[in-house]
Amino acid sequence: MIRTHDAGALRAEHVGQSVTLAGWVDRRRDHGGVAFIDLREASGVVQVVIRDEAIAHSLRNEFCIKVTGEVIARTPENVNPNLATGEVEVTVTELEVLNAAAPLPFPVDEHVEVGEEARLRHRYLDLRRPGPAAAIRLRSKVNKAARDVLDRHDFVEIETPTLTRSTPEGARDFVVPARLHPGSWYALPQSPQLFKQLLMVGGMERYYQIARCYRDEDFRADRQPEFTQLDIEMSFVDQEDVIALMEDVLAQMWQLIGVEIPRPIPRMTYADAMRLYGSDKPDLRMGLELVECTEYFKDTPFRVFQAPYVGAVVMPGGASQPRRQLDAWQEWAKQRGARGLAYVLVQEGGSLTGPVAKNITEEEKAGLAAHVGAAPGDCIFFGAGNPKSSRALLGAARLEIGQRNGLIDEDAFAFTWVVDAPMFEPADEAVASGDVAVGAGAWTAVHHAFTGPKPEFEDTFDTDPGSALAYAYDIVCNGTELGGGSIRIHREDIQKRVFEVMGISRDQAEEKFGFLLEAFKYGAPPHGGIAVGMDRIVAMLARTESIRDVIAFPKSGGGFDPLTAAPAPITAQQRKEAGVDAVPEVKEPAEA
RNA sequence: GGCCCCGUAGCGCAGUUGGUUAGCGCGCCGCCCUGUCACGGCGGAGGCCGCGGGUUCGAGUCCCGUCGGGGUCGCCA
Repeated sequence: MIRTHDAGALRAEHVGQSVTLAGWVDRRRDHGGVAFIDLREASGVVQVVIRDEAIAHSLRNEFCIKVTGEVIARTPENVNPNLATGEVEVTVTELEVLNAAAPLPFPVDEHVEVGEEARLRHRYLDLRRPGPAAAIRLRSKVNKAARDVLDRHDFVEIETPTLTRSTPEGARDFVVPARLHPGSWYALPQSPQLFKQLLMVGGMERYYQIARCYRDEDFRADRQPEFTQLDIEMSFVDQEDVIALMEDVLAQMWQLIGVEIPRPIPRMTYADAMRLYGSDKPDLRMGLELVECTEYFKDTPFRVFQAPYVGAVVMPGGASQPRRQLDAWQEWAKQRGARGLAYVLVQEGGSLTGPVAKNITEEEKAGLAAHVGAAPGDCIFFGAGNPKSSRALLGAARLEIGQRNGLIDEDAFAFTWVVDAPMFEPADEAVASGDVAVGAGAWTAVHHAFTGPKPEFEDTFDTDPGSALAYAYDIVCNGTELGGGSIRIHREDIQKRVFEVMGISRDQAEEKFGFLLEAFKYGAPPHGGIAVGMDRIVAMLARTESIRDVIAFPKSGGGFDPLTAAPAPITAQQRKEAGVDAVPEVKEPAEA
């Protein structure tokens, strides 16, 4: 090593020692005659004193330097309590500039706010700053925490291909031309789903991988085209085993930030989550549950409430909102594709006002506040129509209210398992909500086609698809889905019946994942697993809004890498070799 | 793909009702400074106001388009 000591580790006990340090000029204070340099490296910062003006004068921020000198104690009035190394300093006897630095595109300074675009374009400079560096270092610790737990449970870490076949998961694939097979393409995996199931058939029994996954979809703050999952699969297990293991992993991860996750993590059925929170990933850092009003308004003269579902959510103190703000709520709802957001204001005297109040009966008015749990001064928002979309709207309103009213405890971590999701949803509903139905049937899988039915629905899931519950579980924290998994189908006969419900023909199934179906013929063990999003988990642990902060080199909008400027055009020669423009031989039309 | 917000010096921002020479802080360059620690002082350089069009006597400012960024809905089992 060029250095003898870590700069950030120097303490009073090192006084008198001669040390050699190497790092960067974090800051310089040149008094002409004596100059102070804050030397920064991975371990921290220490003050270096230079008494040779000729040397000090030419130094600039972010020069990479090597210094040799003596550790001396600072006089009491010169001690800097803000610095871990503040009791000592190093007087330089020798200084070598290992590499000068050009003027910086932005200050490498934790006190200066820098735009994300500039930071990402020079991410290597951004990472010299304490905040960004800490996030990446935390991520490494989170990975290790997971590996430690899984290693204790005798898991095998196995890598699966990133050049693979397009799989039937929901998202768009990234594709890679195959030079040796012009016109044919690899796909980058959306997840290692199929491979991990094959590993179970292969008798590995306990697999895990910190796996990169690729999905060619549009962006969000918590989404990147490539992201990382902690992917787990186990044989001979049921739901309880997977959940218990995952709780172990999560507990170990959260311990890194000194948070003890209360265990067991509570569970909620999918039905309850939808009914009470209008979401399959409820934010349980606050109450404010939705209230069913369908029955309450069953004889209402108000046409809007003559609907298959009527629900309400209360905004505490919302009755005093000015008209302008209530109008803004209508806009807010419209932006979500709703017609509007009906409301009733509960005045201080208990009387109900607002447009809706005029349309409902005296009797309905009389009991309404009590039914929805509203107090004088509150505002009641209503959603009416089909249950799914109405609940979604109310659920979104609930979160919006929580945010505006400051009801959310920002320091809390509210975990829950959401279990007992339906296996299928009607395909027309999926189509209506913009989903592309997988298969041509009347039903489409809520999770994926390999998720098994809960044992009690094994016989009936195909005769009554609407009521069948999936053997699946999602882990949710603070309104974010961290991940999910299921007990898989391992029997060919059940798998065939699932495909039938979904309207996937034998040929289509064969074409898409025949290799998996074949594997299941050879004594496939019962198995199940889970995958959690590491980017979201680390972002949560780092208490940052965006997963970009916990990815070393993230992409910006449109999948653009601000640092390398990828994606970029390729040469005509590359095109030719890659076979991008090869026209496939016409055999039969590819399936939909 | 829809909607909202933002593009002004290397960085972070201000810029009035459309008005004459576009400012501030940090950074940068030069000089000075022997105990600072987000050191300090003096001086200086640095602008296609994202880009293209339009309105106007006059546009950083208003209008249209476009590009880039962020958010959101769609989409993401």
